[in-house]
Amino acid sequence: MSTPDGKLFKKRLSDTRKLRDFSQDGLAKKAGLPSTAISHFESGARKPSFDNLRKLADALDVSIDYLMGRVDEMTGNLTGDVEIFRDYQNLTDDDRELARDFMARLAKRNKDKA
Amino acid sequence: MSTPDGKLFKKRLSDTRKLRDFSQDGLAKKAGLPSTAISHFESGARKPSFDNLRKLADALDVSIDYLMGRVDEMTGNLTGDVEIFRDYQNLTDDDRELARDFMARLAKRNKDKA
DNA sequence: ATATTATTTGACGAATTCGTCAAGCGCAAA
DNA sequence: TTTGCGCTTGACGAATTCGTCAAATAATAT
Repeated sequence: MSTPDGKLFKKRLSDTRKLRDFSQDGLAKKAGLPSTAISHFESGARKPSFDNLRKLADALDVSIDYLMGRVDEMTGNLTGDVEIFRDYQNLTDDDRELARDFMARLAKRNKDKA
Repeated sequence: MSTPDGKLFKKRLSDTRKLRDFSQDGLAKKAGLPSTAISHFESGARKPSFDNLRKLADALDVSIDYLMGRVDEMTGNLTGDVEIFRDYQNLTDDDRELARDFMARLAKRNKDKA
C-alpha cells in the first residue's frame, strides 16, 4: 500500500550524487560527514540517522521523501517554488481542477515544441 | 540557509497526530510501534530511526520533509495530485512563471471570497 | 609501470535507538 | 473512591549507527 522499502534509498542517494557531479568525498565534505559514511549508505551497510538524513538531503538539495523513495519527484518544493504549492493546497476542489488543466496544457505545449 | 533543526520534529509529530485525532496509542498501533516510542519522540528524548521515520509518515499520511520541518506543506504531493507537480517541474522557466501567476490569482480569488 | 584518485570493506569503542517493561501522574467518568 | 485512559519517565539488554582508522581494490591519468 505504501512506500516500497529501504532498498531504494541507496540507489537514490548514489544516483542523485552522480547527478550533482559529486564524488563521495565531495558529498561527504558538503554534508559534513566522513566519506566512508557515504559508501556505507550507498552499499546498504548502514542507514542514515535522523540528523545525517537531513544533512544528505540538504547537501544534495532534494527532499528526504525522494531520497527514501516515498515520492518520485526530487524537489518536494524545497528550491524556491514554495508559494505555488501552498497556493494549490488552499484552493477549492474546482479551482484545483482548473489549475491542473492549466498546468497540463502548459506541459503539453512544452512537450510538443520538442 | 536551510532547514531549522531537529526541534521542530517533535512539535510536528504531536500536532499532526492530534490533527488526525489519534491518541499516542492509536498512532502507535497504526505505525506498528510501541506507544512509548511515540512519547519519547514527542518529548524529544529520542529521534526516530530511518525505518521508524517512514512508519510515522505513512501512518500520518504526511511527507517526511514536513515532519522534519524541512517544508511547511504537509503533503509533499503524496496523496493524489502527483501529475500537476510533475508537469510543473518539467516546464520552462517562463511557463513556470505563468503557472505561478495563475495559481496565485486563483488563490487570491478564493481568499477574497471569504 | 607508476601515481593518483575514488571507492569498498571491515574493525573498534562510543553513542544512540531499539523494543519491552514497570511505575507513576493527571484527569474524567462511573 | 475507584476505574480507566492518555501520557510520561526511566531502566534494561539488544541492535544499530556513530566517527575514525587501516587496508585493499578499481579505475584513471601521467
